[in-house]
This record gives sequence, structure tokens and C-alpha cells, in this order.
Amino acid sequence: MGRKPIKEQRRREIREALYRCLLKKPYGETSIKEIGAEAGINYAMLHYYFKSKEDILLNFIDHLFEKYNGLFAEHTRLLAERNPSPEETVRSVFSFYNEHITTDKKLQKVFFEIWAVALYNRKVNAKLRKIYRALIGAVESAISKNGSSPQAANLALATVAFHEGIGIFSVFFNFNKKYTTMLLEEFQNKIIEMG
Amino acid sequence: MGRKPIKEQRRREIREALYRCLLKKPYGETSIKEIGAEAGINYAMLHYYFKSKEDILLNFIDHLFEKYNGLFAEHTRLLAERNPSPEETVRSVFSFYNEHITTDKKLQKVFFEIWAVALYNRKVNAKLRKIYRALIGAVESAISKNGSSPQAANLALATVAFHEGIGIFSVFFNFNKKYTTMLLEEFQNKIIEMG
Amino acid sequence: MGRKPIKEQRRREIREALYRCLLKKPYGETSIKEIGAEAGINYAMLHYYFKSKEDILLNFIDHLFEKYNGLFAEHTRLLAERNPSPEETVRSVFSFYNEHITTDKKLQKVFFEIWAVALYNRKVNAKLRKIYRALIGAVESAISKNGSSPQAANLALATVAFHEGIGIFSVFFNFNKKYTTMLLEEFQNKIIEMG
Amino acid sequence: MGRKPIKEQRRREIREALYRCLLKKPYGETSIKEIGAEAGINYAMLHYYFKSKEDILLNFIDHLFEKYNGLFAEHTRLLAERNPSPEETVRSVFSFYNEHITTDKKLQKVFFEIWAVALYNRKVNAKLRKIYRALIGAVESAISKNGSSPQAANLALATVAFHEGIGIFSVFFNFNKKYTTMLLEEFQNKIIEMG
DNA sequence: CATGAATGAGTTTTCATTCAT
DNA sequence: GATGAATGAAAACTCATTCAT
Repeated sequence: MGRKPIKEQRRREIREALYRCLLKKPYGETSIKEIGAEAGINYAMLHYYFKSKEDILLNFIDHLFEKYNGLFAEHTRLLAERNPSPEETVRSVFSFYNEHITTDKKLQKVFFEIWAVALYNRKVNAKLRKIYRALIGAVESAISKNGSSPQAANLALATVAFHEGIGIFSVFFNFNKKYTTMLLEEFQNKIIEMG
Repeated sequence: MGRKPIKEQRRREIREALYRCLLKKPYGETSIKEIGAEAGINYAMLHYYFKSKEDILLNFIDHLFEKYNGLFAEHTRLLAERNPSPEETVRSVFSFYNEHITTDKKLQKVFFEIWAVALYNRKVNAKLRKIYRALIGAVESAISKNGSSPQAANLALATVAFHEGIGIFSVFFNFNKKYTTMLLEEFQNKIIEMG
Repeated sequence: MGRKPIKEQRRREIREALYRCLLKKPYGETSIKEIGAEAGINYAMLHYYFKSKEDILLNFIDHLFEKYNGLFAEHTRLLAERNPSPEETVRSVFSFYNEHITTDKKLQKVFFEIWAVALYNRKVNAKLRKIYRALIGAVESAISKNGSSPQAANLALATVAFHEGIGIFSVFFNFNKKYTTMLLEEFQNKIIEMG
Repeated sequence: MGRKPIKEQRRREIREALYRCLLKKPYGETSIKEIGAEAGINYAMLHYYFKSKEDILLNFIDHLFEKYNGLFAEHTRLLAERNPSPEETVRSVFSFYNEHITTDKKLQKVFFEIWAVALYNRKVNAKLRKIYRALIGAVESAISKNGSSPQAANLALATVAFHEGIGIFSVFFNFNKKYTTMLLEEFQNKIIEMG
């Protein structure tokens, strides 16, 4: 009885299958059958493990968020051990985003797809807002030396928007990682100078 | 002779209907019947005026591009009459984008929708690339005083990407025009200082 | 333009197909495809002519009600011309029900099926209540010579309930019309004696 | 030996669960999983204890019949001890039906549901016929003082049909027990007078 | 005995597209 | 040109039943 049921394993397989599917087709055109085939699971089982197709997506978003949140928390923890200067802190946050998020073209593509769904789907919208608030918040607290200020908030927002834009372009024009990083860093250096 | 004004008129009505539809639902969920109803035209006629549903979208994108291209050309023409300084030129280009493109939330929403289709649809992708190349090109030539340089190209790209990101955020978080403009201008001032 | 569109014709064909289907299977087990096949119409057209499967049933009930209401109104009109005595009136109402409703085994079967759906479906329930209120009301006004009385109301209700019971039994035990009529009339004679 | 009390216990729990389920939904819409959940038994076990979903229903009907048969036998036995007059016998039978069957709205609802299935399912039909034959027979033998006569048979049939009709109406219009009983007794008194 | 994972057929519904009138 | 009827493929989802553990 103690043995972990296969359920969570299958749910992960399905999420991963959705991820791979979203690299090929928009969510709205991806059928339950296709996700099932991608996961190597009978399509009816997707309704066994999840309430609905939407439920898969929502769960997928949650896990995506948790994953990157975890990575970022770990990153922050390691950084803190080194007693960083304010500038080091900002640079570190930026480098985390550059490395793990904005230059990950697959992730950007999938994220973009989720954005598109979010425009018309309330639940997805709510989740995405939460994610972006967290993202902007993290940047803001890295940027602002002491306490929050409207300027820092706007700057954080602008920074994330910029990353967003670059991320989309990097997918769309198929930039290589080096070039994307270069574009990002040029902007980030300005931010740091301003600080 | 040869002019078929009714046909072209109908085609425009259908394009406009698609525009209004895309404000309500993603392209993939918008049915031919809905577009027809929105246009006040029998749905079967959409296949008379256009080859397919995709054809409507492609034509819509073309006309969107032409429209803003025309507006921009006119804007440029008027500007040229005043013999602007380089800085005036840049400011003018920026103000055009701010005013007509990035702060137009409806346009941004529709554009975003097209982006989403473009990720997986080759034809739409090709059209969108063309548009963004033109956009970036226009910014680049405004920015660079004499001849093109890699720096100017990158800067133009980053600028457009930033606009893109802010545009999406403005839709998503429902910014008002004033706030969006403020965010944009702060960035643009930096660009100009750098110039 | 004056020509009656095929729509109402098709809708009737579909209603009639549903009627025939309900003689073979309960509503819940009858699929849209089967109704379509029975009507000789592509199954997708059922959603063209009706909003949903439920919509077909509701429309069917409406038409059933109107049909018998019309027949009864006509029956009543003809009767009135003959200046009937109170007893004649009651007998006439009874004979109408005997002839057109309770001994029509197909109708009884279908009605029974609708009852079964009505137990759990609010909309169907509402329609059926309306029908039975009308039925009981008609019997009541025939029975009560002057004004309504609680006794007459109860008697009318009991009468309709009895018909209902006999109707179901006639289907279930496959009574012939003569026998069913005999059972009904014996009861009806008692009612009339009591009057 | 040979007794498998757990097995029979489980079978009863499943039957009782079916009973409760049929109060909520028609048989056709009730899933094996729902019955299992209602019984607190793993759904796969229902196929261990019964051959199929239909088998559960058939067994349920059998037990329903046996239960009321038993109750009625006991009722009859107690009555016999008092050496009742013919009229007392009839009244007693009627009061049994009134009390235990026709005014039990839950039972009526479930019975009605079974009727609906019986219309199209041979096996269920056969069981239900048996039950009603027994029911009518019991009424008939109570009614007829000496030997059976066609009149008594018809009267018994009509009586049961009437009860059936009132039972359905009581569920449908949600009569309270008092009112239902009143309707029944008025009719029953007529029967007794006729006797 | 018990569990829950797996299957495949079946359900209602939607839709781009075609075609006869 | 215009209309709306028709088609067939495909979508999400449900379920009785089976089976491995």
C-alpha cells in the first residue's frame, strides 16, 4: 500500500507529452488523442488522470511555474551564501532569466502558446498573471536596493516585457543562444547603469 | 473595366469582420459562419470571395500591413517636409508606433493572435516575418544617421521587441494608454540618448 | 421567396423519426445518429435543424401536445354544435380520450418514455406538467356541471391517473383496443353515475 | 457450508446502492462507478459480485419483489388469524398497498424507472410482468369471495392500474401521503361497495 | 478479495467546405 | 451572385468491462 501509485507518474508523462505537442501545434489544435499518442497512453486515460483537456493545461502550467520557481529559489539561495553586492544580485537574477528562460526557445514557444490561450481563457489567464506577477516581483526586488518604488516597479515591468519580446523574436527568427544573450545583456547593462 | 468594386467591397467587409471576430476569440475557434454573420454576409459566400478560411486570414494580414505601411509612409512624407533633425526623426518614428500601434490594444490583441497562428502556419509566418522586417527596418533607418551598422540593427530589433513585449502586457494587464506610453517613452529616451 | 423553406419539413421529419425511435428504445439510449438514420437525414443535420438532442425532444413534446389539443378543440367544437346534455358532454370527453389517447398503444409507449425522462429533466418535466394540467382541467370542466369544486378536481385527477395506469398496462400486457376500452368504460360509467 | 455470507452481504449493499442511485438518475445514466461509490465498494468488484450491470438490476428487481411479497405474506398471515370478513380482507389488502407501496414515493419512483427499462428490455420485462401478475392476483383473490371470475380479474387489474397511475402522479406532482391516501381510498370504497 | 489502470466503442456536437437551386 | 441544405471528418468526453497485480 505504501507504493507510490502510477498516477503521478502518468500525470507527469501526460504533462510532458503536452509540452512536446505544444512545440508542434497550438493548444487549440492539439487533440486529446494526439497528446495521448505522444505520451504513449490510451487517449481515454487522459480523462482518467485529468478532468478535462483544460485541466491538463492548467496542471501543466502549475508544474511549469513550480519548476522554475524551484530553480530560482535554489539559485537565490546559492547566491545569498556569497553575500553579493547589489549589483551582483541584479546580474545574477538577469543571468538566471537569460540562461533558463529567455534563451530556452522551446520554453518560449510553449509560453507563447499559453499566452495565446490566456487571452480568452479565464483560468489560464489567472495562472499566467500569477506567474508574471511573481516574475516581475522577483526582478523588482533584485533591482531596488531598499524598499520598493514606483520607478523600480515600472523598470521591472519593462524589463520583463523586454525579455518577453526578445524571447518571442528569438523563437520567431530562430536566433541562436549567443545572439539572444547578447541582445539581452546590452539592455541589462543599461538597467544596471541606471541603478 | 475589370474593376469589380462589389467584390472588393465584400472582401473588405469580410476582413473587417475577421478583425472584430479576432477580438472575441482566437482564429482557430472562430468559425466561417461567425465571420459571415459578423460581416452580414452569407457564410457560403466567404468561399466565393476567398479560397478558404486561411485565405481570409492571409489576405487580412496583407491589408493590415498595407494599411499601416501607408499610414507610416504618409507620416514620413509629412515629416520630411519639415526637414527634421536626426533626433526629431527618431522621435517621430517612435511617436508613430506609440500612437498607432503599440497603444492600440485591439490591434495588439489581433496581432498577438496572428503571432500565435504564425508559430505553426508557414504562410502566416512568412507574412509576419515580412511585416516585422519592415518594422525593424523602418526603426533602424530612423535610428542610424548614416548607413546601417550592426549596432543600429540590433538596437532597432531590441526596440521593436520591447514594443512587442509592452504591447502584449498592455493588453494582458489592461494598461491605459497613458501608462503604456509612459513605459515606452522612458525606454525610447534612453535609445535617443544613446544615439 | 414565397416558397416554404424545407426547414419546417425537415424538422417534422426529424420529430417523426424521434417518435418511431421512441417506439424501439428509450430516449436516453437513442442516439442522434439513429434518429438521423430513421429520418433518412445526415446526423449532422439534426444539429442544423435543432440546437441539441434535448431540443428535439422538447419540440417533439410541444408538437404532440398541440396536435392533441387541436384534435380535442375540434372535437369540443363539433360537440357544442349539438347542444349536449351534461352527461353527453362527459361521455364525449371520455370517448375522445379512449379513442385518441389511451388506446393508442404507440402514443402511450412514447408518452411513458417522456414521463421517464421528465423524472430527471426539468425542461421536459415542465412541459409534461403543463400537458397534464390541461388534460386534467379538460376532464374537470366536463365533469363539473357548474363551477369547479374540490371533489370535481380530485375526480378529474383520479380519472386521468386511472387512464394513465390503464394506458401503461395496455402497452405492457399488449391489450387489444376492445379490452382496453372495456376497462376504461366500466370505470367511466361509475364516474358518470356518481355525477 | 457453502454459505458465503460476505458475498451475499456485498450483493445486498450493491442492490441498496442501486436503489439510492435510481432515486437520483435513470438506470441508463447511472454508471457502474457511481453505484460502486454509493455502495462504498470498488467499482471493479461489481463485476465480481454480478455478471454485468444488467445483472445487478435484475437481481435488484428480484429482491424488491421478494421483500414486498414477504411483507404481504406476513400481513396476510396476521390478518388470517383474526378470521376477517370478506370486506375486512379487501380493506386490509388495500391498506397494505396504500401504506407500503403506492404512497412510498421513493419506491414509486424506482418502480417507474424499472417500468421504463422494462419497455425495451426483455429480461426486465419478464420480471416485471411476474410482479404485476402477482400483485393483480393478490388483489383479485381478496376481492372475489369465492373462486375467480372475469369480473373480479378485470376489477383487480383496474385497481392495480389505478394505483399505478396515482403512484406516478404522486411522485410527479409531489403529493403528500395524506392526499394520495385520500385519492386511493375514495376509489377503493367504490370497489368495496360494488363487491 | 481488492484495486485501479487500461481499452475501445460509443456519445453529442462542431465545422470547413461543397453544391443544387 | 446568393442561399441554405448537405456531408463527413474530427473533436471532447463517458463508460461497461477486463485484467494485472
